[in-house]
Amino acid sequence: MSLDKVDYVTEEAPRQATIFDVARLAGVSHQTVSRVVNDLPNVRSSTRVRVEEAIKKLRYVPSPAARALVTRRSRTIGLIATGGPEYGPSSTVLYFNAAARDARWSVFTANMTDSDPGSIRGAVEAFLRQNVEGIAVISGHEGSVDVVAGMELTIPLVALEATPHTGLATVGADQYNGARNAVRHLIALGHRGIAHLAGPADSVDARERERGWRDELGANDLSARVIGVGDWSPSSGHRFGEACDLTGLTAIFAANDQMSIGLIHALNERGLTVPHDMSIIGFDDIPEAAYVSPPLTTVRQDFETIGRDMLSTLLSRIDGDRSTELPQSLPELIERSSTGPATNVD
Amino acid sequence: MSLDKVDYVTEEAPRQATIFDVARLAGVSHQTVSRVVNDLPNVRSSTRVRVEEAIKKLRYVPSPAARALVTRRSRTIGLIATGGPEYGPSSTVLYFNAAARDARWSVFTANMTDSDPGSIRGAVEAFLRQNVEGIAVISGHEGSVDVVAGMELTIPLVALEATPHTGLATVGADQYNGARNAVRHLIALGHRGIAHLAGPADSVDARERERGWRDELGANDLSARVIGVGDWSPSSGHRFGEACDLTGLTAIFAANDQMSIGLIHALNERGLTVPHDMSIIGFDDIPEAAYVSPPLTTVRQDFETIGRDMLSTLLSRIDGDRSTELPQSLPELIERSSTGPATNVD
DNA sequence: TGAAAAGTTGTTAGCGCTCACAGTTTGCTT
DNA sequence: AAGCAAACTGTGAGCGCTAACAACTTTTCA
Repeated sequence: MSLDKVDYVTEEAPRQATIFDVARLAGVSHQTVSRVVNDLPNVRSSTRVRVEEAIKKLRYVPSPAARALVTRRSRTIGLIATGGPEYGPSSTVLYFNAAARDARWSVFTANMTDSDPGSIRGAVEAFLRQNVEGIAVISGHEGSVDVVAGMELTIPLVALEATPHTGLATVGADQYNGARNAVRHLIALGHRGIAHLAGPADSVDARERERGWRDELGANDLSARVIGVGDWSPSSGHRFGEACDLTGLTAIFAANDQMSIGLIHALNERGLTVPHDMSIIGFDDIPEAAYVSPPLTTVRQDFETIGRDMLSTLLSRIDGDRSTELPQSLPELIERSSTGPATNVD
Repeated sequence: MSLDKVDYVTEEAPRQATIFDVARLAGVSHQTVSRVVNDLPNVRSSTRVRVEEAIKKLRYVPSPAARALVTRRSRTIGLIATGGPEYGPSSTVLYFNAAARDARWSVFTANMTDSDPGSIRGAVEAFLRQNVEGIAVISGHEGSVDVVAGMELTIPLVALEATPHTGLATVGADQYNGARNAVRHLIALGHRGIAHLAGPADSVDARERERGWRDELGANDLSARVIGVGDWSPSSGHRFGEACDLTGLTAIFAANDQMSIGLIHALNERGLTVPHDMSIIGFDDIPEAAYVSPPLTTVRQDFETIGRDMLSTLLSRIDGDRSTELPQSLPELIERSSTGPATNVD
């Protein structure tokens, strides 16, 4: 079925060279070729050179399938990503993949818009069948990580947006302190009524940001009020911005930039201006943040670093290094014009 | 008091069952098991049942490595994605992957931020070594597709944002007519001086949008002026918005939403309001578009459909179907408030 | 100088599967 | 009841590679 009618035109593709072809050309045994290919010691350098020339001449490349069959290793990892195309997760996925490429590892990506346990388990099983040596999970939903962790895999697992699972490797920015910094900034500006527009309840990041906000307020004897629980989207920010009670408030910390944008828009529709009537601070620093009106004060996460850290953590675990030291970066406060001094509350 | 045969508390990782284990348990030959597994005919149904039971009992799953080694097929495809985490491409990647999962195909993703020929060729070679049966390219850079197409692969190739290469399967929205619709909308509103903020020169989509803009202007005897060539980012939109000459202009068609946002911001800084002083129209309909100020009139692309179409096109080519019919959708004009009636030009 | 040690190369046996074909049973015809 | 085709099932040979170890060289040093 792979033979189609154009085949008589194309020259018969010369069969990929095998290790035996190289061996014959170099006048050595296939095992010596294998040694050269795998960079093992105890090969005379003159022999090595001859083999390398033969390899180049025949354009030999080892067959991963054959190798995987015998070694049960594949130099391949599986990546599970749930959710839609939000900026944060998709950037992380992208840089994770890019880092894997740099390290000459292959990655199977399983994207799914939903994150029900069955799909996730199915993805993991498919990965296992493919002999992946490690699995990464980039998911906004806490449950996803739990499902994979609950499968008691024998291969390493690393997750973004981690729950404090014991024994689970997690990588990510310090959401908690990032949020505290954001709120601290607002307090320094004189704000006292600082509400929160939360992210989805099943997101660890969302919960950590909320916890940071709440703790910082608590440390300053200020009371906390959540004006809504959104789903990260601008439209959810807008929805809560339209409906919420603003009395006593001079600032709102939104769980991400996209919701901030929706929120500001709704506030404008209610006749309020930002930051004069209400200061708004977001989280993530998406590329648009600096160019909306007003430019968004926010907390920047470095998704490239996170993605690359996830990969390196996973690879070191695959190498057997179970050290618990996990990279965690501190997000940086970016001050723009959506926050300003508190004006008197009416 | 002997326990059930199934041993749940094995210390040693119990070696994965092979086709021979199943054969022994079912009292048949390994070949018969293979027939059952591959759903081949000529197996007595009673035998089939016995084998299936053995498979279930032993939790047998076929080894893709062994299978790939002998069949040279892998039920795996390779996806090359270049560029950064822009909304359009990353959405397409995501939905492509999701569709592949639904079809029970595995996909290797190679992300790279740059797109130099060497990296791309390297990625393709890695894919070939893994016996992928098809390759998809999602890249803003025209060159990327050319590189892959130039490798004269024997496996099918499908690309997003296509050049009119003969023999190359391409999927995507009709950028040209989408752009014409956008400009037509502006003309209907009374605009006569309609400039373009172009996307990067090496992007086919960018060129198609520009061509659509230019042709629609030409069809109405209006003159065309490009105020800048950006890189899709809000910051590039802002940069050109700051510097450009606006005389004689009442509207600008930007090549994407993100640049529109930067552009509008720059215009505001120059003391102009949108749409009163200048109508702006974007392209893509990113989630933020409806919530910036003013909400962006734009041309919506359905990235989910595009991603899924790419996958199905690729799979049908893998199946040997070389039909040239390629899915192409017409982007939809979304009218919001960044466009309005033309006011008198000064 | 000679033997052990170290360095180098070759041989054999699979990894788990499919393919080609050989062998066996069953069903149907006459 | 014989005979033959069709339906089933089994056997053996690889796919391309690495692991284990055997065999052969060269070096080292008493």
